[in-house]
Amino acid sequence: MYSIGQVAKRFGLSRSTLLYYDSIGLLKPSGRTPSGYRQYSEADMARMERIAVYRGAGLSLEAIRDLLAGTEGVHSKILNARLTRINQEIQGLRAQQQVLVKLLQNRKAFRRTRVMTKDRWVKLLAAAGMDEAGMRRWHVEFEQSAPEAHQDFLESLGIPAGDIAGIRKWSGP
Amino acid sequence: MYSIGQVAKRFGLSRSTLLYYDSIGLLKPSGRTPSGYRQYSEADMARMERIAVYRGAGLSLEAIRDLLAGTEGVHSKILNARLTRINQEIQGLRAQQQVLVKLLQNRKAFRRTRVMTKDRWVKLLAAAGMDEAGMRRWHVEFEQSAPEAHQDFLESLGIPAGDIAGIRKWSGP
DNA sequence: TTAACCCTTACGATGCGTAACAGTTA
DNA sequence: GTAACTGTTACGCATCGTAAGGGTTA
Repeated sequence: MYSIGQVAKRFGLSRSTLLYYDSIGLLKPSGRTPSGYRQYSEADMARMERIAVYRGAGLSLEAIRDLLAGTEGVHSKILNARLTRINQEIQGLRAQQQVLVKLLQNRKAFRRTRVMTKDRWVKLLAAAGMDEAGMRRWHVEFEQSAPEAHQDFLESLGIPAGDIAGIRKWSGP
Repeated sequence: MYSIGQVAKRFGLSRSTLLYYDSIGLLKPSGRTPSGYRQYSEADMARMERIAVYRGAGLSLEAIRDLLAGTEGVHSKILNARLTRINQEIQGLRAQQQVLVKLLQNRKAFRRTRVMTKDRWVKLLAAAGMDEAGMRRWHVEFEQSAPEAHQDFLESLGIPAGDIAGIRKWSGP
């Protein structure tokens, strides 16, 4: 049996986090001492362990509750939904990057920029000795083996949606 | 002069958003009709325009208020801080992706995964005809021309921090 | 009269952090 | 007795969405 402080320490959480988990029914200690202190059993610790992992994947507490209660089928459904959501969020953040880069018409900081563009990318590949034909083969292979990742990658370079569609079509067999 | 509904429509916002902006002093309509209806002037619209752009960069309303009030110096400082933050957020999301991919040891969905890994990336380049030496030149050029973007890219492939340091050192002149 | 506006005020949602005040344990 | 722990309750945070209940305009 563990006290709330011990659990908090073990998982690197604060006491109030555990109080909150208790209050919403996500993790209720299986016992109390005569004086009312929360007592967490080994089973509670195991549950907390899973909660920590899922939080590390950015899942909401509600989703975690479903996962801990749900059957097999629900499992991968929820996790895949989160993956989809993450991709959307990353795309949103990249769009924000582009906005900021435009606002900061700060050419001198160009080299320091973390933002990759199509031109810079093409230059890199060219510098490495890749020619037109090679780039074509690269796109074709990318499209074949991982079409969605290909889409993501092109978006990350800030290429407009219409152009992306063109490139992907051109990458067909 | 524009009513709150007209402003909302023009910027694709809800009425309550404008009410909120008014309540926190971010965008106060410069007039009211005798019956108390808010009246937004052209100047208000211009201010709203800037707010919309900054929101598109993901800036907090507080940061936007500083930007609209601040001097030149503050400007790029705030925007750069946001860029830094975006990079952190993206890295966090990528870490979550990796966690999810591990949870979903779902090999059959491998090809459909949007998550790129080092192995798959190397295969792509190889398929495009790039050899060892080319890849070396590519890394060197990447490191030279955009060191931070290089770091980001390697992180996006889920390569451990230690290995990244090694690769970047190896990419030196 | 009716529809489509507008007003103010307040509560909800997310995931806790931070008191405030009091009892318990070592 | 004192320090370190624990309890409960409630408010705060960011950014609005969603009523609720009622005037205004065309």
